[in-house]
Amino acid sequence: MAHSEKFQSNLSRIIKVDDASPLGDTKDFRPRLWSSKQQLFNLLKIESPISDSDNLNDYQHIKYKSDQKICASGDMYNNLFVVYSGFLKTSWSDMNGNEKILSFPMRGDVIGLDGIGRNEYQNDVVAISDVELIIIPNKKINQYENDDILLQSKLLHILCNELINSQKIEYIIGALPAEARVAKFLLSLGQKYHQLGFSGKSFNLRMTRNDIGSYLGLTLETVSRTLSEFNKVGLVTVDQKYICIHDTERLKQLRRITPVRKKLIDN
Amino acid sequence: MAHSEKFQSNLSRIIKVDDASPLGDTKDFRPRLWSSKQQLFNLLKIESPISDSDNLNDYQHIKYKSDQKICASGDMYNNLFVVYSGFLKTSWSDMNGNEKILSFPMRGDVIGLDGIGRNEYQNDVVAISDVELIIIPNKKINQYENDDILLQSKLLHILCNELINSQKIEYIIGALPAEARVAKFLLSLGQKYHQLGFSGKSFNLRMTRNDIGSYLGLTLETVSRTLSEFNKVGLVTVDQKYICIHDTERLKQLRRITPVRKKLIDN
DNA sequence: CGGCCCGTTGATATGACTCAAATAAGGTGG
DNA sequence: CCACCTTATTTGAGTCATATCAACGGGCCG
Repeated sequence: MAHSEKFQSNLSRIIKVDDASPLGDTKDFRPRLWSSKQQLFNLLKIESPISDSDNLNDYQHIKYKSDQKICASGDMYNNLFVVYSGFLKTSWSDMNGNEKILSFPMRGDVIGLDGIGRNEYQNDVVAISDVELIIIPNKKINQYENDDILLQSKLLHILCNELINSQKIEYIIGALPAEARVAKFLLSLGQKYHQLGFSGKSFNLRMTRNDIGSYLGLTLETVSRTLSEFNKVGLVTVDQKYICIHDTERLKQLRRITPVRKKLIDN
Repeated sequence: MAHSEKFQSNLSRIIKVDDASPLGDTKDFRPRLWSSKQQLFNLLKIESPISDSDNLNDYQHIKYKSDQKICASGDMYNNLFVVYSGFLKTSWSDMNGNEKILSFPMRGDVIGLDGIGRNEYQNDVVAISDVELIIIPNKKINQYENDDILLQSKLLHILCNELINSQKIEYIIGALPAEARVAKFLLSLGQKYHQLGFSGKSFNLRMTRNDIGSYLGLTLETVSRTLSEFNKVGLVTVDQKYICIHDTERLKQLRRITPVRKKLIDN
């Protein structure tokens, strides 16, 4: 109950900022920037050279401010988005409004794939920083010519990897204790930053403890305590949003820290 | 530890039956039956009429006995399979061999989608009854002509729905108490049977309590106790593998049964 | 018959949640 | 720039749900 109320207030805070969706009504939207197909393919790591060398700026960008909603469950599926910059969160809510955070997209990630199956988005997507997205109109994905086939194929691969990732998270949530869940979360975040060219060892968390908890199936208090524990034993330096990973290997192996109590009793 | 050992013994029991995979070496495999494209499309609920009316029996069937392995993590991705009859389970194992059950495919379900992303299957698939599968060679999915486009499009939709389903399970495992998890499991199984033309109210569980527990992030004891509770309060009749759902609505709403203790203390 | 799973049930331990309070950080308006 | 309000975070104490450990019965198969 209290849990549910927190989510509600959180939701209303987000909604008040901007509820107008620019999707499907592009003439009202004044674009800031465009990307060429080549730039888009680089971002998505599609390796093939562009065939027609038509380096027109075909792909429109769109900017959102922090806390703005990009799309909501039930909205009609018109576009996919590729994150050009900034950070977001995606979530799914059941009929009672209980929210579960599903992912934290960042540069290079694709948003909106959940809309494909039923032509309606199933998840909510909210910016947690100022963001810039590249729009891929879904009609692009239904064309069967030239580079569009590469795009389709890549999207299929991305979707497949998203499924595998979600299944790993099923395992993490279902089978691992709190310490291991938080450890895996920090490691995967670090890895993502690393792939973007950062160190991967030290970074800032862009999301709240509450969102991390929802993502990992824990309460915010447990997340906070676990991070404090990591900090205390020197695995990780934690200072509010700032994270610095000191011992990647131990974090990877970790299931539970200091299983000392039982041993003390045994002695 | 004990958990891990159980899975290990379970695994070895499965492996001993038949470890030879007929994939990629079709000339050694003596087919039992073939399906036409029309039959396959019916099974997958692809609605369009077949264009060329080539009702050749293009699609090979393959049979497995209970406990046989269909494919394993790391195997090369050559085929998708559509379940023609029987029941299976899919699972993912981490580097320490801890197994997490991911799904229980049955008639009409597609197996092997996890191989698309990296050209290697990521999950293990095992028959939990005698099964008959229809083979879709993955080269079919890379062709861009006629009905194959319909097939591709359908597979994209199926993959998308699998992702959404996995995310729902993330929520179920991460946020709901044991009673609600088991309730949702029974309901979703019932719904699947219903879609196949059965009542959906009464059916047999094909999987063990251990597998249900792994699927839901619970121990087998908790699953057993929860089912016994449901039986006791009359929500569901449970007799070993046999299930009969009496009150679908209460099962849907249920988060926890008999929250009586707190109230008694309050009075 | 004997061994092996599978399932049930009970007793106990414990990890994570709940509730609560205090502190810190961030944004807003005067 | 400061005061104020809101939200985020930390930490503690107590409780509860589920895991763990253990014993037993039943069905199946060699």
